Amino acid sequence: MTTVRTRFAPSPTGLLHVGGIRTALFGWLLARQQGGQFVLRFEDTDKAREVAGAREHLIECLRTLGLLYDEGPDIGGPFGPYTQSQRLDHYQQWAQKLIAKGRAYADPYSAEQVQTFRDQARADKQAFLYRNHRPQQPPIWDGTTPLRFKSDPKGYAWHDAVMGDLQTGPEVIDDFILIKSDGYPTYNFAHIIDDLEMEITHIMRGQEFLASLPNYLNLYEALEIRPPVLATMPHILAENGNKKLSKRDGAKDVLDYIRDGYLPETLVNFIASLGWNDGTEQELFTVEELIAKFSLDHVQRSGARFDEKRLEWMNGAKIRELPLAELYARSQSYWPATATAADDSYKRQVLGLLQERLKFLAEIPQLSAFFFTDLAVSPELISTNKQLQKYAASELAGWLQTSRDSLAGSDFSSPDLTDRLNALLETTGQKPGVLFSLIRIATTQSPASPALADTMALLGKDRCLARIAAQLAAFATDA
RNA sequence: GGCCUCAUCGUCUAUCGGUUAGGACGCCAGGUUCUCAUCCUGGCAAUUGGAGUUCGAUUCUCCAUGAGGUCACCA
Repeated sequence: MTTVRTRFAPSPTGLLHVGGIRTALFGWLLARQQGGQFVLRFEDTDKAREVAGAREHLIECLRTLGLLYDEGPDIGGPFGPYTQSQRLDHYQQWAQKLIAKGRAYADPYSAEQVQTFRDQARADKQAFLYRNHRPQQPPIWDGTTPLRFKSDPKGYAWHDAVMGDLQTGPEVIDDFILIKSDGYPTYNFAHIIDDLEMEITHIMRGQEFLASLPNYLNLYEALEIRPPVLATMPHILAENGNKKLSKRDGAKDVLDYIRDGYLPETLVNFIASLGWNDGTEQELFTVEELIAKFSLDHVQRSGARFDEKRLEWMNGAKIRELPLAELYARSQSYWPATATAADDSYKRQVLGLLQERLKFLAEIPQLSAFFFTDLAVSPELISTNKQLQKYAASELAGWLQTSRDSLAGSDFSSPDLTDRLNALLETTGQKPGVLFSLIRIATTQSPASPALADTMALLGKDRCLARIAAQLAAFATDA
C-alpha cells in the first residue's frame, strides 16, 4: 500500500482566486485524511507569462488558509527541486529516452507553416491534428526546434475518480509538443515527468484538462508508466454568466477575502462545499470534519456558481461560533483609528456586542464608530425615523429631558438601565418604539445599535449624558 | 465545425427505481415588551423536453435542447 501523495501545481502567472484554490484544498484534504503528503510545485515553464510576486502570493494563500504543504519550492523535500525551471535536465533525459524509442521527433515546420495547417483545418471545420502533417523524415533534434511526441492514435476508456468512466476515440490523439524551442518543456510533458518522479498518486485538476487526458494516457504508455488516480474537478462559475470564474471578471483572490475579514475556516468550508458534500444535510464543517469526511466520489460533476451571499452568511455563522477571546485576537487589524486610544477591555466588550451582527471583520469600523467617538447630531436620523418623524421637536425634547433626569440617577449598570428605561415608558406614556428610538439616536447618533441598555452601559454615564445634552441643545435650536 | 463533459427551487445541494422531491443561502410574513442583527416559526420556489426500459422513473437507455470545456512553442 503506497502512501497518498497529492500536489498543487500552479503556474506563477497571476493571483490565485477561489476557483483555483479548490483544487489545492481537495488535494490537501485527501493527503491529510490518508496520512500522506501534500506537495507544492511551481510550473514556471512559460517565462513570458510569469508575473512577479505570484510565487509569494501563492504561498501566502496556502499558508493563510492553513493548507500547509509537506514539500515545496521554499521548503524542499526528498524529490526536489520543486520548481520546473530547475528541473530541465530531468525533462531532457526523458525526452532523450523517447527519441531513442522513436517516440519523439523534431518539428521541422516554422510556426507560420503550422499556423497554415491550423487555418486549413479550421476552414474545413475540422479539429486540427498536427499528426496529419507528421514529417516523413524529421531532422535530428538539436534543441532549436520544438520536440514533438510521436503519438500512437487509439481509443481509450479510463476511470476518473470524479467524472466516472470516460472514453474517447483515436481522433483526439495528437503529436503534441514535449519541449519548446526555448528549451522549456510544455505543461503536457513536464507535469507527467514530475508527477512520476515525485511519486504523486492522485492528480486533481480542472476540467479544462479533460480534453488532453487521452494524450497523456498515450504518453504514459510510451513511457511505460502507470497513470496516477485521475480526478477532474468541475469549474467554479462566476456569479453572473456561465463563464469560468476568473480574475478578469472581477473575481476576488483569496487574500482579498481575508483582508475583508472572512475567516480562513469560512473560506475552506465554503470552497469545499462548492461542489462537494458528505451526503447529509450538514452545511457547516470544521476543517477537521472536512478532513475526516472528504471523499472524491462525492465531488459534484457539474460546475458550481460562486454565491457571495452564501459566503457572507457562512462567515457570520463562523464568527458567532468563535469564542470572544479568539474573535478579539483576530480582530486586531480591523479597528478604526479612533479606537487606538481605547483599552483592550473596552474594545473587547464592544466586540462582544458586535459579534452577533458581523458578517465580516471589515464591518467593525462602521458598526462600532459611535463607541469610540462622539458623532455629530444628525437631524436626519429623526426626520427619517418612522416612529419619530411625526412628532414635533418640542415633544421629543420633552421626553428626552424626562429620560435624562431619570438616567442621571442611574449607576449605568445594564440591569439598572433596563429598569429605568422600562419605567420611563410609563412616565412618558410612550411606546418602546418611540422612546427607545429617541434615546438610541441621542446616545449613538446612529440608525442602529446593539440592545439599548447594553450599549448605554458600555458607553458609560458621562458620555451618554453629554450626548443627550447635545441632542437637547439641537432640539432647542431647532425649535 | 470535430471531440469531450455536464443538467433538481434564483443559488449551493440531498435522492444512488418507490419520498407529500428534503436541507441551506437569499427573498417574503410573523414572533423574540426598541432599531440593525441574532435566534425561532411559517411561506414562495425545482427534477430542461421527448421517447423507451420497468408494476413504478429525478434516478437506467436513446434523441433533442441548453450550458461548459477543448482543438497553443498557455497552463
